[in-house]
Amino acid sequence: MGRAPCCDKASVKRGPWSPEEDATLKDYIQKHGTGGNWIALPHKAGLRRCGKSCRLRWLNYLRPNIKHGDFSVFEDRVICTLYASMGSRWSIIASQLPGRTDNDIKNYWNTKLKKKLVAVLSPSLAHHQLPSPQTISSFMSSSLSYPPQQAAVQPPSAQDIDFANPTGQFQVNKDGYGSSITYDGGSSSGASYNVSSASSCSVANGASSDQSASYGYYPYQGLQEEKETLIFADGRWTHGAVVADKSWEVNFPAMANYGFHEINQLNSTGISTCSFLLDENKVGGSVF
DNA sequence: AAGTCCTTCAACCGCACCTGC
DNA sequence: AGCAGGTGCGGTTGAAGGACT
Repeated sequence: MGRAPCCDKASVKRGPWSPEEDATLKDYIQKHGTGGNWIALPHKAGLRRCGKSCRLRWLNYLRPNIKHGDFSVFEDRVICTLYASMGSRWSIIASQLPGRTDNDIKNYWNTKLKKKLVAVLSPSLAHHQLPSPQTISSFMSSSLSYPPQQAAVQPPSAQDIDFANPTGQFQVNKDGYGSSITYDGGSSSGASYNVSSASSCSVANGASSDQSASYGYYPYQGLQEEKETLIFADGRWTHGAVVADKSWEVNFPAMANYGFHEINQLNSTGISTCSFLLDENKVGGSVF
């Protein structure tokens, strides 16, 4: 005997969601949360839907900050890199692309990205053969040069960044292969500092050593456009109207495989420390 | 203009895993 | 330890719309 179905299929509605159903579900979750029980949620919300259907609709379409539309070249690379290393673990891949859902990425891979790769790899593949994760892995490491080659990075001098003036801007310029980070200390310093080919930037901002909060920022976490700006002002980092919080912290497993640059700043009354990590834990330069 | 084929993607299905009892 | 219910995940389906003939 198989297990009982999660809901009575005869009494629940199936198929596409209407705008009214969307509004009902969204309104209910925003007011009451999910309550940790998706099965009971549709009854409480007054929806004739299966709990699993509600969960899927919320996670894939209705929840805030969902990103729809074209995938960037950078996202392509993240997907290909992770697919090459772990296969079709869509939920894990999605966790590295904020705003994207596993369903989105799975659909994108199956309908577009896989074909793109087949086209690029076609000389080395038999007719209509799909690339294996191993093939993609080999391709990514040999041909695409991901991550970008490390550029020679000179550590900034104390004159480059005005640490006493917490109004500087870091501009992250995405190029599809990684990012460059430009720091503009503002008019008081009149200086700017450029880190070419950096692939990540993180900021630690603590009022005191035991209360410090760490904010990780990576190019694929929130940055959608070719050029966007992180601004530090009034003791906090913002990206557009969004104020940085702990959710910006990212643990990107693939990053551990590559050298990367990191800007790390500690703020007490003002920013006091800046260090660049050039290759995993190797500190390339620091200013105090 | 009409019919057919192709592509996309929201939604469903079934299974594995997790958790509480 | 074993069971049952809930959740999460990956594979698959099918409706809708666009492209092609």
